[in-house]
Amino acid sequence: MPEGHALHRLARRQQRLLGGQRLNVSSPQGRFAHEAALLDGMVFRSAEAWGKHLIHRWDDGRRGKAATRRLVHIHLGIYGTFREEALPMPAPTGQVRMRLVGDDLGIDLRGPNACEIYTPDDLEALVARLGPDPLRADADPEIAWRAVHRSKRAIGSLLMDQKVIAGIGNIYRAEVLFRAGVDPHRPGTTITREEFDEMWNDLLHLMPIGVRRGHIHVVRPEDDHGAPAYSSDRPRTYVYRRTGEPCRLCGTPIAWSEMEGRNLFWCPACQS
DNA sequence: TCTGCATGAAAAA
DNA sequence: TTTTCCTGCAGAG
Repeated sequence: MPEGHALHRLARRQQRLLGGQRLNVSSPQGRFAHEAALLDGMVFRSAEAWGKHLIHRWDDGRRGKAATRRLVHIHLGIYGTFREEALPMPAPTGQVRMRLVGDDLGIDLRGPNACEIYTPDDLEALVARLGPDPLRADADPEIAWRAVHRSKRAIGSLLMDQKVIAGIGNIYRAEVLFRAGVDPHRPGTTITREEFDEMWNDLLHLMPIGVRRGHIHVVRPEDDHGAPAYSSDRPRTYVYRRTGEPCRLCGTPIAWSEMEGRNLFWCPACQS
Protein backbone atom coordinates (compact mmCIF):
# COMPACT_ATOMS: atom_id res chain seq x y z
CA MET A 1 0.00 0.00 0.00
CA PRO A 2 2.15 2.83 1.15
CA GLU A 3 4.07 4.34 -1.72
CA GLY A 4 3.72 8.08 -2.22
CA HIS A 5 0.37 7.94 -3.98
CA ALA A 6 -1.22 6.22 -0.98
CA LEU A 7 -0.04 8.93 1.41
CA HIS A 8 -1.29 11.76 -0.77
CA ARG A 9 -4.60 10.00 -1.05
CA LEU A 10 -4.78 9.52 2.71
CA ALA A 11 -3.95 13.17 3.33
CA ARG A 12 -6.78 14.35 1.11
CA ARG A 13 -9.23 11.90 2.56
CA GLN A 14 -8.40 12.58 6.18
CA GLN A 15 -8.61 16.32 5.67
CA ARG A 16 -12.00 15.92 4.04
CA LEU A 17 -13.32 13.59 6.73
CA LEU A 18 -11.92 15.29 9.82
CA GLY A 19 -10.70 18.76 8.82
CA GLY A 20 -12.05 21.52 11.07
CA GLN A 21 -13.33 19.12 13.71
CA ARG A 22 -12.37 19.00 17.36
CA LEU A 23 -11.24 15.42 17.92
CA ASN A 24 -10.83 13.05 20.78
CA VAL A 25 -7.30 11.70 20.58
CA SER A 26 -5.96 8.70 22.45
CA SER A 27 -3.35 5.97 22.24
CA PRO A 28 -4.90 2.67 23.34
CA GLN A 29 -1.53 1.00 22.92
CA GLY A 30 0.14 3.66 25.06
CA ARG A 31 3.17 4.47 22.95
CA PHE A 32 1.65 7.78 21.85
CA ALA A 33 -0.21 8.45 25.11
CA HIS A 34 1.64 11.57 26.22
CA GLU A 35 1.34 13.19 22.80
CA ALA A 36 -2.29 12.14 22.44
CA ALA A 37 -3.10 13.90 25.71
CA LEU A 38 -1.62 17.11 24.30
CA LEU A 39 -3.74 16.82 21.14
CA ASP A 40 -6.97 15.67 22.74
CA GLY A 41 -9.71 18.23 22.14
CA MET A 42 -7.71 20.24 19.60
CA VAL A 43 -8.94 21.02 16.08
CA PHE A 44 -7.66 18.77 13.29
CA ARG A 45 -6.91 21.44 10.71
CA SER A 46 -5.28 19.73 7.72
CA ALA A 47 -3.24 16.84 6.41
CA GLU A 48 -0.45 16.99 3.86
CA ALA A 49 2.00 14.51 2.34
CA TRP A 50 5.62 14.82 1.30
CA GLY A 51 6.63 11.59 -0.39
CA LYS A 52 5.72 8.80 2.01
CA HIS A 53 5.54 11.15 4.99
CA LEU A 54 2.23 12.44 6.34
CA ILE A 55 1.82 15.60 8.42
CA HIS A 56 -1.27 16.39 10.49
CA ARG A 57 -1.73 20.02 11.49
CA TRP A 58 -3.60 20.82 14.68
CA ASP A 59 -4.60 24.03 16.45
CA ASP A 60 -6.70 25.06 19.41
CA GLY A 61 -9.29 26.86 17.32
CA ARG A 62 -7.97 30.36 17.99
CA ARG A 63 -6.63 32.55 15.20
CA GLY A 64 -3.34 34.39 14.82
CA LYS A 65 -0.45 34.49 17.23
CA ALA A 66 -2.53 33.45 20.20
CA ALA A 67 -3.18 30.03 18.69
CA THR A 68 -1.44 26.93 19.86
CA ARG A 69 -0.43 24.81 16.91
CA ARG A 70 0.95 21.31 16.75
CA LEU A 71 2.28 19.08 14.00
CA VAL A 72 2.21 15.28 13.94
CA HIS A 73 4.56 13.36 11.69
CA ILE A 74 3.47 9.89 10.56
CA HIS A 75 5.38 7.36 8.48
CA LEU A 76 3.63 4.07 7.85
CA GLY A 77 6.69 2.04 6.97
CA ILE A 78 5.85 -1.37 5.62
CA TYR A 79 3.21 -2.39 8.18
CA GLY A 80 1.55 0.84 9.15
CA THR A 81 -2.13 1.20 8.36
CA PHE A 82 -5.05 3.51 8.98
CA ARG A 83 -8.51 2.09 9.43
CA GLU A 84 -11.73 4.07 9.46
CA GLU A 85 -14.38 2.95 11.94
CA ALA A 86 -18.03 3.87 12.32
CA LEU A 87 -19.19 5.36 15.61
CA PRO A 88 -19.39 4.23 18.26
CA MET A 89 -15.78 3.10 18.01
CA PRO A 90 -15.18 -0.63 18.55
CA ALA A 91 -12.85 -1.76 21.32
CA PRO A 92 -9.28 -1.49 20.02
CA THR A 93 -7.95 -4.67 18.43
CA GLY A 94 -4.22 -5.14 18.05
CA GLN A 95 -1.80 -2.33 18.76
CA VAL A 96 -3.63 0.92 18.12
CA ARG A 97 -0.98 3.65 18.31
CA MET A 98 -3.31 6.59 17.73
CA ARG A 99 -7.07 6.83 17.73
CA LEU A 100 -8.81 9.91 16.32
CA VAL A 101 -12.54 10.25 16.96
CA GLY A 102 -14.52 12.90 15.12
CA ASP A 103 -18.17 13.84 14.65
CA ASP A 104 -18.99 11.16 12.11
CA LEU A 105 -16.29 8.53 12.31
CA GLY A 106 -13.02 7.51 13.91
CA ILE A 107 -9.65 6.56 12.51
CA ASP A 108 -7.20 4.09 14.08
CA LEU A 109 -3.50 4.05 13.26
CA ARG A 110 -1.65 0.74 13.69
CA GLY A 111 1.94 -0.31 13.21
CA PRO A 112 3.46 2.95 11.95
CA ASN A 113 7.18 3.38 11.55
CA ALA A 114 6.82 6.85 13.05
CA CYS A 115 4.06 8.73 14.85
CA GLU A 116 5.42 11.73 16.70
CA ILE A 117 4.97 15.41 17.50
CA TYR A 118 7.00 17.61 15.17
CA THR A 119 8.24 21.15 15.58
CA PRO A 120 8.25 23.45 12.54
CA ASP A 121 12.02 22.95 12.47
CA ASP A 122 11.57 19.18 12.35
CA LEU A 123 9.28 19.56 9.36
CA GLU A 124 11.71 21.90 7.64
CA ALA A 125 14.53 19.38 8.16
CA LEU A 126 12.39 16.54 6.83
CA VAL A 127 11.45 18.40 3.67
CA ALA A 128 15.08 19.48 3.20
CA ARG A 129 16.35 15.92 3.19
CA LEU A 130 13.70 14.63 0.78
CA GLY A 131 14.10 14.79 -2.96
CA PRO A 132 11.40 16.28 -5.18
CA ASP A 133 7.99 14.60 -4.90
CA PRO A 134 6.34 14.12 -8.32
CA LEU A 135 2.92 14.54 -6.68
CA ARG A 136 3.71 18.02 -5.42
CA ALA A 137 3.36 21.08 -7.65
CA ASP A 138 6.66 22.52 -6.43
CA ALA A 139 8.70 19.42 -7.37
CA ASP A 140 11.97 20.36 -9.10
CA PRO A 141 13.25 17.53 -11.32
CA GLU A 142 16.65 19.23 -11.70
CA ILE A 143 17.50 18.26 -8.13
CA ALA A 144 16.75 14.61 -8.89
CA TRP A 145 18.58 14.74 -12.20
CA ARG A 146 21.76 16.06 -10.57
CA ALA A 147 21.64 13.35 -7.90
CA VAL A 148 21.23 10.64 -10.53
CA HIS A 149 23.71 12.02 -13.01
CA ARG A 150 26.64 12.29 -10.60
CA SER A 151 26.14 8.95 -8.81
CA LYS A 152 27.80 5.66 -9.63
CA ARG A 153 25.10 3.80 -7.69
CA ALA A 154 22.66 1.67 -9.67
CA ILE A 155 19.65 3.57 -11.00
CA GLY A 156 17.44 0.91 -9.39
CA SER A 157 18.85 1.94 -6.03
CA LEU A 158 18.77 5.68 -6.74
CA LEU A 159 15.07 5.66 -7.62
CA MET A 160 14.27 4.05 -4.24
CA ASP A 161 16.33 6.65 -2.38
CA GLN A 162 13.96 9.23 -0.89
CA LYS A 163 16.71 11.83 -1.04
CA VAL A 164 16.70 11.51 -4.83
CA ILE A 165 12.94 11.32 -5.49
CA ALA A 166 10.39 11.29 -2.67
CA GLY A 167 7.48 8.88 -2.76
CA ILE A 168 8.78 6.16 -5.05
CA GLY A 169 8.67 2.62 -3.67
CA ASN A 170 9.50 -0.78 -5.01
CA ILE A 171 6.57 -0.96 -7.43
CA TYR A 172 6.96 2.43 -9.11
CA ARG A 173 10.72 1.83 -9.21
CA ALA A 174 10.33 -1.42 -11.10
CA GLU A 175 7.57 -0.25 -13.42
CA VAL A 176 9.06 3.10 -14.40
CA LEU A 177 12.38 1.45 -15.25
CA PHE A 178 10.55 -1.10 -17.37
CA ARG A 179 8.48 1.49 -19.22
CA ALA A 180 11.61 3.48 -20.00
CA GLY A 181 13.52 0.36 -21.06
CA VAL A 182 16.28 1.02 -18.52
CA ASP A 183 18.28 -1.79 -16.87
CA PRO A 184 18.07 -1.28 -13.07
CA HIS A 185 21.76 -2.14 -12.68
CA ARG A 186 23.09 0.73 -14.80
CA PRO A 187 25.04 3.33 -12.84
CA GLY A 188 23.39 6.73 -12.49
CA THR A 189 26.21 8.30 -14.48
CA THR A 190 25.17 6.32 -17.59
CA ILE A 191 21.56 7.53 -17.54
CA THR A 192 20.97 10.05 -20.31
CA ARG A 193 19.00 13.21 -19.79
CA GLU A 194 16.39 11.85 -22.20
CA GLU A 195 16.01 8.65 -20.18
CA PHE A 196 15.71 10.57 -16.93
CA ASP A 197 13.12 12.93 -18.40
CA GLU A 198 11.12 10.00 -19.69
CA MET A 199 11.04 8.39 -16.24
CA TRP A 200 10.27 11.65 -14.44
CA ASN A 201 7.45 12.51 -16.84
CA ASP A 202 6.12 8.98 -16.51
CA LEU A 203 5.94 9.43 -12.73
CA LEU A 204 4.11 12.72 -13.26
CA HIS A 205 1.62 10.74 -15.33
CA LEU A 206 1.38 7.52 -13.28
CA MET A 207 1.37 8.72 -9.69
CA PRO A 208 -1.79 10.87 -9.96
CA ILE A 209 -3.51 7.81 -11.42
CA GLY A 210 -2.41 5.94 -8.30
CA VAL A 211 -3.89 8.68 -6.11
CA ARG A 212 -7.21 8.59 -7.94
CA ARG A 213 -7.55 4.81 -8.06
CA GLY A 214 -6.05 4.04 -4.68
CA HIS A 215 -3.63 1.52 -6.16
CA ILE A 216 -0.78 1.39 -8.62
CA HIS A 217 -1.98 0.50 -12.10
CA VAL A 218 0.48 1.07 -14.93
CA VAL A 219 -0.38 -1.51 -17.62
CA ARG A 220 -1.64 0.07 -20.82
CA PRO A 221 -4.96 -1.39 -22.06
CA GLU A 222 -3.32 -2.73 -25.23
CA ASP A 223 -0.86 -4.76 -23.13
CA ASP A 224 -3.57 -6.08 -20.80
CA HIS A 225 -3.96 -9.58 -22.19
CA GLY A 226 -2.35 -13.00 -22.41
CA ALA A 227 -0.16 -13.76 -19.43
CA PRO A 228 -1.72 -14.65 -16.08
CA ALA A 229 -1.95 -11.65 -13.78
CA TYR A 230 -0.36 -11.47 -10.36
CA SER A 231 -3.62 -10.46 -8.79
CA SER A 232 -7.10 -11.72 -9.48
CA ASP A 233 -7.96 -8.26 -10.83
CA ARG A 234 -6.86 -6.98 -14.21
CA PRO A 235 -3.07 -6.94 -14.62
CA ARG A 236 -1.61 -3.84 -13.04
CA THR A 237 2.14 -4.29 -13.40
CA TYR A 238 4.58 -5.23 -16.14
CA VAL A 239 7.33 -6.68 -13.96
CA TYR A 240 6.67 -6.23 -10.24
CA ARG A 241 6.20 -9.67 -8.61
CA ARG A 242 6.02 -11.40 -11.98
CA THR A 243 9.22 -13.46 -11.64
CA GLY A 244 9.38 -16.14 -14.32
CA GLU A 245 6.19 -15.01 -16.02
CA PRO A 246 6.44 -13.87 -19.64
CA CYS A 247 7.08 -10.19 -20.29
CA ARG A 248 3.86 -8.58 -21.51
CA LEU A 249 5.76 -7.03 -24.42
CA CYS A 250 8.32 -9.62 -25.54
CA GLY A 251 7.54 -12.87 -23.71
CA THR A 252 10.96 -13.18 -22.05
CA PRO A 253 10.67 -14.51 -18.46
CA ILE A 254 10.76 -11.67 -15.93
CA ALA A 255 13.98 -11.72 -13.88
CA TRP A 256 14.33 -11.34 -10.12
CA SER A 257 17.22 -10.48 -7.87
CA GLU A 258 17.81 -8.83 -4.55
CA MET A 259 19.13 -5.26 -4.59
CA GLU A 260 20.09 -3.79 -1.23
CA GLY A 261 17.74 -6.13 0.57
CA ARG A 262 14.73 -5.37 -1.61
CA ASN A 263 13.11 -7.42 -4.37
CA LEU A 264 13.99 -6.23 -7.83
CA PHE A 265 12.12 -7.25 -10.99
CA TRP A 266 12.94 -6.48 -14.60
CA CYS A 267 12.76 -7.81 -18.14
CA PRO A 268 16.28 -8.74 -19.26
CA ALA A 269 15.32 -8.23 -22.91
CA CYS A 270 13.34 -4.99 -22.80
CA GLN A 271 15.65 -3.39 -20.24
CA SER A 272 19.21 -3.61 -21.43
C1' DT B 1 -5.93 -21.96 11.19
C1' DC B 2 -1.20 -21.39 10.33
C1' DT B 3 2.96 -19.59 8.07
C1' DG B 4 5.83 -16.51 5.65
C1' DC B 5 6.32 -12.58 3.13
C1' DA B 6 5.54 -7.44 1.80
C1' DT B 7 4.78 -1.58 -1.62
C1' DG B 8 10.19 1.27 4.30
C1' DA B 9 13.54 3.18 6.56
C1' DA B 10 15.77 4.37 11.01
C1' DA B 11 18.72 2.39 14.31
C1' DA B 12 21.91 -0.86 15.74
C1' DA B 13 25.98 -3.57 15.00
C1' DT C 1 24.41 -5.66 6.86
C1' DT C 2 20.99 -6.90 10.34
C1' DT C 3 17.26 -5.73 13.42
C1' DT C 4 13.19 -3.47 14.43
C1' DC C 5 8.44 -1.90 13.93
C1' DC C 6 4.43 -5.98 14.53
C1' DT C 7 -0.38 -5.39 10.05
C1' DG C 8 -2.51 -7.63 6.34
C1' DC C 9 -2.67 -10.83 2.95
C1' DA C 10 -1.90 -14.96 0.08
C1' DG C 11 -1.15 -19.54 -0.10
C1' DA C 12 -0.76 -23.98 2.08
C1' DG C 13 -3.03 -27.60 4.53
